[in-house]
Amino acid sequence: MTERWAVAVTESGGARLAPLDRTGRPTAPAVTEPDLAEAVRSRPGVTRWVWRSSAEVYPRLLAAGVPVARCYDIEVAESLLLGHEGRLGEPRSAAAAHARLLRGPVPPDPPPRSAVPGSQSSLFEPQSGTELPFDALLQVYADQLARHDATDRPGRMSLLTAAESAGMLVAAEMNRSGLPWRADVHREVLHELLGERYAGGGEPRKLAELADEVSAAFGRRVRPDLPADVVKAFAQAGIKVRSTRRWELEELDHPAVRPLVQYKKLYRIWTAHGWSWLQDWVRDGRFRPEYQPGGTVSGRWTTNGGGALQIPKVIRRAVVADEGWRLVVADADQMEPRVLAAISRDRGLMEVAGHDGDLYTALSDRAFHGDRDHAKIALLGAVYGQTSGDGLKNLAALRRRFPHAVAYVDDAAKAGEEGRLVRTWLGRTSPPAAGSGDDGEAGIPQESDEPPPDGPEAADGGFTPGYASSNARARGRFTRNFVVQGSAADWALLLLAALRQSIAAAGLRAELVFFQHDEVIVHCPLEEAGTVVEAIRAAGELAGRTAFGDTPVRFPFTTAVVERYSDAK
DNA sequence: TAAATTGGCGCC
DNA sequence: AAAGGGCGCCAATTTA
Repeated sequence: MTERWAVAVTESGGARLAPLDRTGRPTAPAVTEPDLAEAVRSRPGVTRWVWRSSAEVYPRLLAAGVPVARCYDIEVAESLLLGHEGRLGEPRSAAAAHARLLRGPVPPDPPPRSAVPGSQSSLFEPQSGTELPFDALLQVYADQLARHDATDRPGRMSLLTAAESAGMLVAAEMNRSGLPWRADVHREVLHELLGERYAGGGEPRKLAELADEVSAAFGRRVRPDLPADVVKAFAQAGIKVRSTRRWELEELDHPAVRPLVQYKKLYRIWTAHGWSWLQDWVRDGRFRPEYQPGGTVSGRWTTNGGGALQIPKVIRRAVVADEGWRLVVADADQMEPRVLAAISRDRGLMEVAGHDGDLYTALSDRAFHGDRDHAKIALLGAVYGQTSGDGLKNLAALRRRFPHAVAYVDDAAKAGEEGRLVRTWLGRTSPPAAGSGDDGEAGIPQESDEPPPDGPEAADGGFTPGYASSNARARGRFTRNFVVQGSAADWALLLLAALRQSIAAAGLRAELVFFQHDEVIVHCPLEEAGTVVEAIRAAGELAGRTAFGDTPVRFPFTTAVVERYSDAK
């Protein structure tokens, strides 16, 4: 039923291929064919392609118009397995994995490629030192399958590898399609906000004016973009400020505050998403960031250049659908609390998350006398490890009503403080604490197969006792958040995988063009919009069942069909 | 002189 | 009302 083939790119751009059995061993001699894309195209029965690296292989296939349904990305798997084994810092290339198999010297990973704006070609170039003979690749693959089986949760770890591999496909496809971007609209926005640009690359007019206002308010020349200068200026005016963070400045009664805050806001847009960004990152009506699935330790994506995951709200006006097309913008509602309900299996929280309506309202009805804000702050405080303020005050109420949910994140925090590792639901693992005996054996105890212990799953990561407690607490906050944020990222990967499958299965012209943690944008012909909305809803529910099994927790979306991104919500 | 760190703020 | 988690980006400053 499932037919797996391994494929590798040859030096001449051809393909080396072999069919594999369930344990990863070839069931026929490998063959070499002259054209990679043709080799893949001519084998439509293959349900999963096993390759070293999607970044190496998949852009070539897409360029030739040969998408694939599924893949197994060996370097993605290596990274996830190393993480699970508590060896996250070790080289993760297939060549390194093979060297470890042979107990030979392990080559270091090549340094990360820096972003080259607008360059697609970089994706085609294999990184030197990572090539591997085909037989060696197959050995690594078979070994990896066994290592999945040796984890404490073989099913979920295999799912994680499959999901992250699917993420690599989605990323390559989105890199290729790009986000529709109207440079002319972007310029309009910049002109409205910042005024004219002056020749010579200096500040645009409105920034210069605001800087003058700041200086006038202080009675001397002050550079608003230099925190040290601003702190000094306030000191001379008799006001002590610890920093120039916005919320701190806004407490002050001083005429410089308003223009200063405004300057900082616009300055950021100018430097991070201004004219030079536009020049660098937008070509032919598309913004093409280079997505990196699993770019963060928690499994959230990053982008390599372009800042695609931090597009300021005001700039989103420039994201405009093509003529006759629409953007379906879908935002998962309160994703992290829903995920916490699913992973902690707290009965009360599952009940609250078992409806499509606003989760915080439901929460406040149950435990906060209808005060939605308090409910929200308490829950986020629990997930983020808030140490003071209202969140802490309301935490007690949360703990009373939802003891298992709070215990789940508390246990994760304790694990972190004690230097142990924590894992997401599918098994992505936190990095070892800095200075916790690094290299070599990590001595993770492996126990039974399958389902969850009651708390967050902690593994021994070589705790070094006698640590500075503020470090330990910071690490506790990190691991506390990690289990929720990371499990949410697990779910989001499955969502993407399900969505791209259903778009393909329905034969739509729709394209996934944007993904940001809990939000997707699909660009589609107007007449497909309804189908796409339904596909997203279904994919969210399927992702929930696939990740968490039989759970009452719902994963609804707020969806908008719009012509411009800024018109969503 | 180049690399690493810091402060600040955009997004989630 | 207060400032907890994850990032990327930019400019300035510090360190090697």
